[in-house]
Parts: sequence; C-alpha cells; structure tokens
Amino acid sequence: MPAYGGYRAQAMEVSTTQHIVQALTKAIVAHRLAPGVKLVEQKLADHFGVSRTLVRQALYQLENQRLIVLEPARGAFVASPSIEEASQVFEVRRMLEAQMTRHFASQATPAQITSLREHVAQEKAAVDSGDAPGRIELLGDFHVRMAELMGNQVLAELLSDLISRCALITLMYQSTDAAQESNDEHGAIVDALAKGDAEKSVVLMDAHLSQVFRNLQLEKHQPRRDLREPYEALSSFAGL
Amino acid sequence: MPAYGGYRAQAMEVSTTQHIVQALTKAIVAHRLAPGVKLVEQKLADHFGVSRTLVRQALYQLENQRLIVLEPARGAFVASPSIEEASQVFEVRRMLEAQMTRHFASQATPAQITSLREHVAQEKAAVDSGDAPGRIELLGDFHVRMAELMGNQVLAELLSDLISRCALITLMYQSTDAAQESNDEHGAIVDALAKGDAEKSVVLMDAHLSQVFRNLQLEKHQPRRDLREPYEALSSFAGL
DNA sequence: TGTAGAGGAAGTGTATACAATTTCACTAAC
DNA sequence: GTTAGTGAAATTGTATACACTTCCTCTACA
Repeated sequence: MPAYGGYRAQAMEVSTTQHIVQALTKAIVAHRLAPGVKLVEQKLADHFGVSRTLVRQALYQLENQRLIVLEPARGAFVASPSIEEASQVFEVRRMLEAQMTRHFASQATPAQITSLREHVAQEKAAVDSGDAPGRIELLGDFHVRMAELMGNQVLAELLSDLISRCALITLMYQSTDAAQESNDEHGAIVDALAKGDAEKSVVLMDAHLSQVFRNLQLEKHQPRRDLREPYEALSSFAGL
Repeated sequence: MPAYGGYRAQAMEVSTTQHIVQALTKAIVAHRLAPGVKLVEQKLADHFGVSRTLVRQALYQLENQRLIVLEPARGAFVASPSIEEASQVFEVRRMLEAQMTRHFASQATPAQITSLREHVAQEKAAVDSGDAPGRIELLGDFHVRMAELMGNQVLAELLSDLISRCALITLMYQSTDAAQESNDEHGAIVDALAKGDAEKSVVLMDAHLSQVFRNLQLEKHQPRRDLREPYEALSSFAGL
C-alpha cells in the first residue's frame, strides 16, 4: 500500500526522523500545510515532542524531495511549485510512464489487471464521496501501483516522489470534475491493458497525463486560501 | 557544468551541510570511498572541521540519494547496489532517455548539437588519457547535458541522481574498452540527432544504455579492492 | 583449542546551550 | 503620513554533552 512520502518507510521499523518526514509529507501533500507557509523548527519540535535536531534533519530531507524550500537563516517554507516546474514534472512523467505502460502491457498477468481494477474502484469510491485528499492520494497511487506490479522498485520510488510534487499543485487546482475524469481515464487504460492493446494503452496514458496538466493550467492562480495556524493542521497525527 | 551531486548547489552560495554532501558524493561516485566502507561520523566531522551535527545532516541526505545506507545504531556505509538494483536503474534510464532523445531530436538547434559534440570530444580526451573517475563523470554528464539543453531542469536533476547511482556500479566494473565504446556510441547518437533522424537516435540511445548495462553484468563481482583508510581518501578536498 | 562472557572503548541517537542572524515593533525625523 | 532607524524578541546555525547501543578485546572455563 504505497503512500507518497512513505516509501523509504517500508522497513516498518522507522526512525524518529523518518516518522517526522512522513508526517510532514502527508500534511503537505494533503494540503493541511498550504504552500508558502513557514515551518518554524521549535513549533514542529514541540508538536512532535522531540528536539529541533530531529526536526532539522527531517526538513533537510523534505527539501531534497522538493516539498519544502529552505532559505538560509530564514527558515523552511512549504514549496509552491511554479507552473513552469509543474510542466517539467509532467513532461518527465509522460516520458517515464509512456514507456512504463508499454512494458506493462507486454507482460501483464490477469492478477495484475485485477489489482489495477480494484484500485480504480477504490478511486471511484473516494471521488464519489468527495474526499479530496483521499482521491488525490489514490489517483496518484494508481501510477505507483503500476510500477510496483512491474516489480521495479526504483521506478516506483521515483514516481512516488514525482507524484508527491505534482500533488502539491494538483490539490491546489483540481476540481471534482477533473478527478472524476482522471478516474475514468484510469479505467480506460486498464481496459486497454486487459485487451493487451499496448499502443492504445500508451496513447491513453499519455493523453491522461496531458489532460491532468491541461486542467491545471486552465484554472491557474486561484486566490490563496487563508492559512490556519499550521501546527493545528498537524494535530490529526499521533505526533511521534 | 553539471556535477553528479552538485545540482542542488547551483545557487553557488551553498550551506556547509551541502558542501559536505557534495564532497562525499564526489568521493563516492569517484570511488575514492569504496562501496561497503563505513563512514564514522566523528572522523568525517574532524576531516571537514565541523561538528557531528552537520555530518549527520549530510548523511541523511546521502541516504535519500541512495549513495549510502544508514543502519540504525550501527552507522553509515557506502552503498553497494546489487545487480538487481542496477538493472532497475538502467531500466528507468532507458524509459526516460528514449523519450528524452525523441523530444530532443524534434527540437534540436545547431547550437545544441555543437554543445553535445564538444562534450563528446571532452569525453574522448578523458578516455584516451586513462582518467577513470574523469571519464565516468563525463560519460554520465553527456546524458545530463542533453536534459539541460532541452531546458528541463527537473529531468536534468533526476537523471543526475540516477547516474550517480549508476556510477557507483559502473566504476566498479567498467573497463577502458567499455568506456571507449560508450564514447563512440555517444558520438553516433549525436550524429543521428544532427541529421534529424529521431527514430535512429532513439534506437541508438536505447542500445547504448542496454550495452552499458550488459558490460556490467558480464564481469560481475570482481574481488573488492583493498580499502585504504577512507578519510585519507578525502584529503584531496579543501575540507569545508 | 575453542567458546562464552564481561568489561571497556567506540560510536550512534537525542537534547540542550549558545552565538549569529533575522524579524518586528516602536520611535524619531522629515 | 511616511520612511528610516534602533533595540528586543524570535529564529536559525552550530557545537557540545550525555545516555544508550554496538563492537572488540581479553579472560576464564570447558
């Protein structure tokens, strides 16, 4: 069961720092921490019940994943990727996933197809219930799931990172309609894969990714919603 | 001028931690620090003239880049990627770079072609002079250079990371002959790009990456060379 | 000779202390 | 009323301290 930032965590015996990284990743990807918000080290430390030392280690890692920006002597801020960066991320995804889809089609087993179908059904449930963070996570996981089913862990981790970065943007702009559309497109891709139609799968995947990006550009720069106290926003976590 | 781990550094005003990350990255990629070697925090701290705090932050980042492995309560070790992992990394590169080459071909300007040709010439000089670390770096940079010329920074950074991981393996196994071969293949790819022959470029790139990986598998598991004192190996750096 | 265990050395994990920098509010001058 | 400046508070950057775990050596016993 993939989770955006949770990949490194699959050993299950996760260090405290990794725990903080995961918690913050989830919060950022789900927009409980809005882009641009400042993350004050001591406040995070208090929230998680640890010292700043561990928080700082976590922040450095999140910067590597491009989920936050660290400004020297000024602090950490939740990243707000530009449309330009989003465009590049989607271009990379198109490159990667077109080929991934082709490979997948050429080696797909019935069990793998079933697994994807189940996933698409889960997505549909989330979309229908209006659960925005949940649907973003599941819609992204569809792509990671494909990589995992192919047995390429490196690819899965890479896609997971890219999708986390996309999610920062996606949730800012994506409407329920667009989510519904994505879910339908996933379904169509699986149908093509099930028929063994590699080329059609590839085309559909490419079109899907283009479409997701196009939806973003259209409704660009909606006003920034008001920012609650960011540490309140974390309180749904067990906190260490 | 790309450097494997140096990407994040392009702001030029680089934090101390980033400096350590870059120095260690270079040392690992160039095999001055051999796979499996333990990195003791205090010794690194002494070497760089800083406290363990900064070293630890750097080590966490290197773990994210998969250049070292952090074993809880046991320490940091230079990664020694398995053939399986190498295979997955190369598969991802093939996916990514096949498409990258196609895009590149469709939009290549004479200036870009010239830039690539110059790079191939540099490679040749390094190969001819028997400079193993230098040729590994340049042969890898060819691929990053393409991404940069396309103006996709996200792609360039991603490839840079992947290539760093490959370098860990490549230098362990690659012979001078193989380096010569890679250099020739790069030249052939540029020729095809110059002619505007997209499909041929793609095929050549795919074949090139397959060939590099095949060379690795053939000479697998040569005996680990003896490990000098690892901190001696760093002494070519200014050290902070 | 080989093995198990104890003790200490070495090393990691985390918290805290303190210097340096930035931020912000308040004041004063124009 | 606006802008420049000053000092305190808040925050970051780095080092150090200390508890806890692992590793290694040396001894005792079979």
